[in-house]
Amino acid sequence: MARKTLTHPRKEARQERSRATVDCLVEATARILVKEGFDKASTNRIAEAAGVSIGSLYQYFPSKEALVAAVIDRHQEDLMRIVRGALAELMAAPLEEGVRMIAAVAVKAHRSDPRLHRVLAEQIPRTGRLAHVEGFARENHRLFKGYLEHHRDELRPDLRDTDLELAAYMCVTTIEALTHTAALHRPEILADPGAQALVEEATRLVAGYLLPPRRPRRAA
Amino acid sequence: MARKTLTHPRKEARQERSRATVDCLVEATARILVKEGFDKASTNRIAEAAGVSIGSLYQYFPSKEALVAAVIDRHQEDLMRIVRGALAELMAAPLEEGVRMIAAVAVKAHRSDPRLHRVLAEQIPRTGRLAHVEGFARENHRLFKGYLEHHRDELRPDLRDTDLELAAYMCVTTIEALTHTAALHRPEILADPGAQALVEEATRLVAGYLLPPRRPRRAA
DNA sequence: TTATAATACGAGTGATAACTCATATTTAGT
DNA sequence: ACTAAATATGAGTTATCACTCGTATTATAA
Repeated sequence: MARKTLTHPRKEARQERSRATVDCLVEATARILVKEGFDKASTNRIAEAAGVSIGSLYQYFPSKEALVAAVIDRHQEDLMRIVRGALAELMAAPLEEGVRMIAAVAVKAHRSDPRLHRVLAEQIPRTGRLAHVEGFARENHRLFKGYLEHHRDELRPDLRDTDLELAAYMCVTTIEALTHTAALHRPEILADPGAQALVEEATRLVAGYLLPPRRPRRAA
Repeated sequence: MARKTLTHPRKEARQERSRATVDCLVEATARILVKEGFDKASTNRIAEAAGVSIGSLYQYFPSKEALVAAVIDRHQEDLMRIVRGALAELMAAPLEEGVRMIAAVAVKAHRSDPRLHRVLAEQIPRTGRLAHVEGFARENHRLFKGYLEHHRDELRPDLRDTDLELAAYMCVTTIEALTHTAALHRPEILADPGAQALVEEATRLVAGYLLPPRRPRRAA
């Protein structure tokens, strides 16, 4: 039984061979989590699926939680790479366009491996990775707040002079939630025709919140 | 080990005494979940905390999951009672006012017992209660869609003739997510001064999405 | 009162799964 | 080729926990 549930690797893998072992283990953990769920994912089972002995597993991971945490971290890093890249690219885009691109990125991220995403979302609290994942969420807020600050003059007037903390929270949380909820409970919304609509609606929702009100266009 | 993980009561409690026993068990389960987390909540531990023998526990609950499911159901029913009541009351209110009241209800619901709410949210997938809880979410959408339909003429023009399914999803999900996320990761936002601001911003966000654009008022 | 049903009890059982350790194999450096 | 360090192995240990079952107590009703 875990006495303390460490989640950091017990030992650094130094040689090529052992790095491969570690990779196999993380890989197998992800596969089993997706295919059989957390409860069936015993350490013995994972080791077997990885083609690695249980002893080797414990050379590198002090607990089952550590394995799951490794999967979570890898997944998060993947996502954050995408997000950072997108935000850097889009810094110059005007507000509405920027919001649309962010919504599109969120949708894309949730579409890539929804089942893994789902299992991990469920297991994050258990693995003590909550703080870590929250860190990414905060980075998201920070990045987006930066984007907003960069476009202050496009904002609706009463937002221009305020701290944009809350506004950023609203936008990022909303977009995240709309895609996340769709991925977990409404897969049809993320499926092919619906995804475009979701991006458009999310854009309208958030852009409408940020931009100054515009008079409706007269019919031609 | 559970062979099938039933989640319905094994036996109906008929006498007053046994109904009390069942209540104690559900109560104790909630307490332990909050104070010690799911993993520490063994059936033996729950029985002990309830002052009930392990044998009696298994008279009424066929598994640990069944206990947690009972807690979830009770909590959900509590919430839904509030939501249904609010929506019935507010059916006549104009859109913006209605949205504000719904946001206020969501905040209120998440403030009542955030720790229980959090643990349950984390444990729902494990207990096979997902479908059940999703049922409530869909009822929420349906109720709100009904409200929207009742106020079609206040909506922005291009929404007036559409099916309001997606619009309802957007609104309900957004409000839910903003409060839920705040409860889990940003308790300061739900704390006393912040909560009002959250309601106002959520209202602006959602109402802005639903209502026709309005020209900004000229300064007096 | 007495018979019967409902409820409560809790030591014990069986299965599981996290984790260890003594031993074997492979690699790297000289 | 030789040696030491790194890596790999897997049967076995230990602990926990969900769950059962034979028995005791309390309520109902005749």
